[in-house]
Amino acid sequence: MSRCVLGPARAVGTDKEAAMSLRYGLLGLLAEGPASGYDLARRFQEVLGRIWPAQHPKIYAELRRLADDGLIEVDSEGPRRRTAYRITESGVAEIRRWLAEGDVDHTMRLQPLLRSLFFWLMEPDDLDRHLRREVEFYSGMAEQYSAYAERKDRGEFGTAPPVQSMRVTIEAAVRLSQALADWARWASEHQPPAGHPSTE
Amino acid sequence: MSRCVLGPARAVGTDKEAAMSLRYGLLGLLAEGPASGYDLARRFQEVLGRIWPAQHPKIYAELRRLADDGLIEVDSEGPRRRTAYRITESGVAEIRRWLAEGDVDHTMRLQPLLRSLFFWLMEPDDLDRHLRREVEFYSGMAEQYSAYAERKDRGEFGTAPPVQSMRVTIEAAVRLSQALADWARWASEHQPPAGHPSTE
DNA sequence: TGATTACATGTCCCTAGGTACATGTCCTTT
DNA sequence: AAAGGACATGTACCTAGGGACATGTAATCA
Repeated sequence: MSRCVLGPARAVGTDKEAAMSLRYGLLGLLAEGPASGYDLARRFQEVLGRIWPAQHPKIYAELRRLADDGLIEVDSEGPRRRTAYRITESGVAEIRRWLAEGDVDHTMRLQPLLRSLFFWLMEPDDLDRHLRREVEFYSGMAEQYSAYAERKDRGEFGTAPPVQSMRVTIEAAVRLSQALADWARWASEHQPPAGHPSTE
Repeated sequence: MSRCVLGPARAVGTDKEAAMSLRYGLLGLLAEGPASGYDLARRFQEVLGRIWPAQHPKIYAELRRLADDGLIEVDSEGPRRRTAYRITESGVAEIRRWLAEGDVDHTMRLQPLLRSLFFWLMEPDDLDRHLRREVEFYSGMAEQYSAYAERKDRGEFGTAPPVQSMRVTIEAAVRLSQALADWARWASEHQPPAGHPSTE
């Protein structure tokens, strides 16, 4: 995980492990029940669309690789050129292993962070607009999750496993989004006072 | 921003804009005052180290590119082979423009999300360990920011501009981390009840 | 029945980012 | 004065991911 960061080389073994996020993302969704590439792309889009774009080319490619590795297998060659995959036992074992395994990589993308980091460089009006949008964004995310939970409850996603715990997951997501929205709201109420350094 | 996501092509112009995060990150830090590549790598590491690894090869490369574009210039060819850069006026204008500009790309990395998304697949023990670590992680982040704020107050980072608003920025970061830690704590107290689907 | 549109899967290329490894410089210690 | 290490900057490569573009299939509708 992230070598090459300051200072002389520390003794470490090449990891190769970790990452492969998409691979495990697909595996996890398939653990809920069989689905086709298109289904998966849609599910990703619905649940994570705002924070993670599902790119179908990658999804189809990864599905084939997963099948080659025997972690998933063809469930049905439905009509309309729609191939559904089903997770295999070794697939379930693999994702369990991955979930249990070591550390989470908390690396984030820089771009969203920078706006917050550079509050002090922004014109008050821009900052205001920015924070208002953040509030909207995260509130919207909370709603999106709630909506998904409802659809799930109505059984719209077919033969999912007993979803008691899935509910908790989604409630957690809703709460997280709300926390973020609250934060943005706080920030917008505590904007730095005028007198920020201008271009001089 | 994220094309290639489901459905037929929507009419959009190639962006080219956006991204370039590192570029603007460096520009923003240089707006606080002159610094060398090494300084910048250290600053990144100290403030964002836990969530964004500063990679010096990229930093040095980007600095040269910024200099070529006239957004920064050499401040002093200090001893010890230490070249400090200073932001130019067009540099300040550029980062202001970028900050004011349109939408933030909220794309995140998948890996950290997946663990939360797949709560329901985890063995209770693993989930417990995982959430405990999350709490530690975000609490640690909050402390890291506070520490940075203190050092900043003691003027350890040289000739920063009047830092009134910078303080607010850091307080915001601390609060954000705390919100995340709170969330993780909540989640660990509301773990899904036993009976999760086993391998069958 | 021909056109249009949503569904479904794919190829290909490019860039940002991650990492190993090379190198030079100055200070401290023996 | 030789040696070890923190400081400082770089080269080179490789992979994951982002996005343009191609293609085929079924349903709808004018």
